[in-house]
Amino acid sequence: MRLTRYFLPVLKETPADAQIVSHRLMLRAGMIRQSSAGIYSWLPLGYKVLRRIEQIVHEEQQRAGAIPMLMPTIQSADLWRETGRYDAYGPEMLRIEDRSGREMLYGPTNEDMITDIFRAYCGSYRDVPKILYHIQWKFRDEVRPRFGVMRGREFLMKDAYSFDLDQESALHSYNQMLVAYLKTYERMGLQAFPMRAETGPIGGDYSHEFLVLADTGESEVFFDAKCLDLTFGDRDVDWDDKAELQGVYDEWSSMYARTEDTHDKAAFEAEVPEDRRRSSRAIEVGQIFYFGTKYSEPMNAVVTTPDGEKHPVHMGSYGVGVSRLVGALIEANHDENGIIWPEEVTPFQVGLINIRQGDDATDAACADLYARMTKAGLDVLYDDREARAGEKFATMDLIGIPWRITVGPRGLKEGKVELTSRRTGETEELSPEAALDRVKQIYA
RNA sequence: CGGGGCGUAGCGCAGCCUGGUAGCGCAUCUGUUUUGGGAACAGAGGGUCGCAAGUUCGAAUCUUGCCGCCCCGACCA
Repeated sequence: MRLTRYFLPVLKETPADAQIVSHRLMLRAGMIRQSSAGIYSWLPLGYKVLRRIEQIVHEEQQRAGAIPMLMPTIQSADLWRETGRYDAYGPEMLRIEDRSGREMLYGPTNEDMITDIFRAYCGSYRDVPKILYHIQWKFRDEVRPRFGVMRGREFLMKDAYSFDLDQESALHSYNQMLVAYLKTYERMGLQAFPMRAETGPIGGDYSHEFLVLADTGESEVFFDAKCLDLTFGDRDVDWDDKAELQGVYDEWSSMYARTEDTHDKAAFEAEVPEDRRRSSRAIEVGQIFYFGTKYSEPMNAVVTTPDGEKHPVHMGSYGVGVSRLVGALIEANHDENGIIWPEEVTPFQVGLINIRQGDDATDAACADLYARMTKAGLDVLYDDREARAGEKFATMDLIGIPWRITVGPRGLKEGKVELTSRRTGETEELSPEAALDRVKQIYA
């Protein structure tokens, strides 16, 4: 993409309303525009990041065996009456009437609807286990939206729902999602730790929240410092192997890690040696629940067992805050000059800076390199503005492109361009060909 | 929803106390000179001063009501 043809409204000054760094940087980098409290337009750059995160979530969900689908944002109140949640949910739920006066709502979550879908088609033990998911916009009329997309009223969420014959099988589904989440967050370069959590209004009795440590987080967490050493890495799991997944679960849940809601000071001090006790602020980026038959019972979502009995299915739900992750990623990856995207989610893979726009040789070298990078399948942002070098560097730093190739007449005399890492600032002088190869290798 | 604050050009702000018909910086546009880390000069465009009512000869400024937004707290992906 040539910058002169793109839509990238970067701001030099910080909008006064933005309090936390991710919100400020998202506004300054032209990623979002506030439309009203807690509701944002995703401008092209922000939308690109959002889609990349979404893509990773899709891939890891499907790798774990979850099946993608899409449910509507608008739901009928009737379904919610069946579970009693229409009255229970409170003013957080946006209630709407259609032209005939039917009561509708903008979905804050989808347990009721997915249970309705499941019960309509699945009645046999042969139909389970199943995990269905979608990535869809939700609306929760928060008392106090804040922090940009970190606590919006409208937000994009991946929500998965599992259906199993019994609790044992359901807990395997739970473990599948837990492992999928470990992989998902790690792929984004985020260290998110599952911590024992309250179940909240969605209900149930088995739940973990995934938290990313950050000073601006809204939760307080308490954990054993050894948690920080755990990584999932590239290990290959057999998703059907219950013992193996249980092993992963045990590995992650064996150490003390809790949110303030479930924190138990006595247990913390008993289980964790003093020098390893940590507390921190953290951002919740996902939550998984097992809630048994909470919805299947009132909604009569039953399956027939091999011996002819009917049992309500055991369910779980599994959320990832996709839009919130954009903010969380920035909280975790920035410096005083702007965002520093991890390669996995960056909106553009490499920036190309023409340091002397209008100089024939430089223009030609840039055009050539741009064409070759694009042909190689790289997503390039070519800053071809007639601007000073400093402004181009500052823009590229602000929007956080992890790698940058700088082309100028001085280097070209020696046949060199510069390849710079946004994260380390390290710069190498290379031939254009070598720079291209390096970038290809980075993203291979 | 309780407490606090703010609405003046795309963004950041001054002007309000003490009423006299709107200004600064950045951004934008034009021109010239520049160009290796956010350029300089000259010129230009852009505002129903959140909305409504009131007081007044006259309201961005004073009064009342409403709306919107932000922050702190109680709640949540």
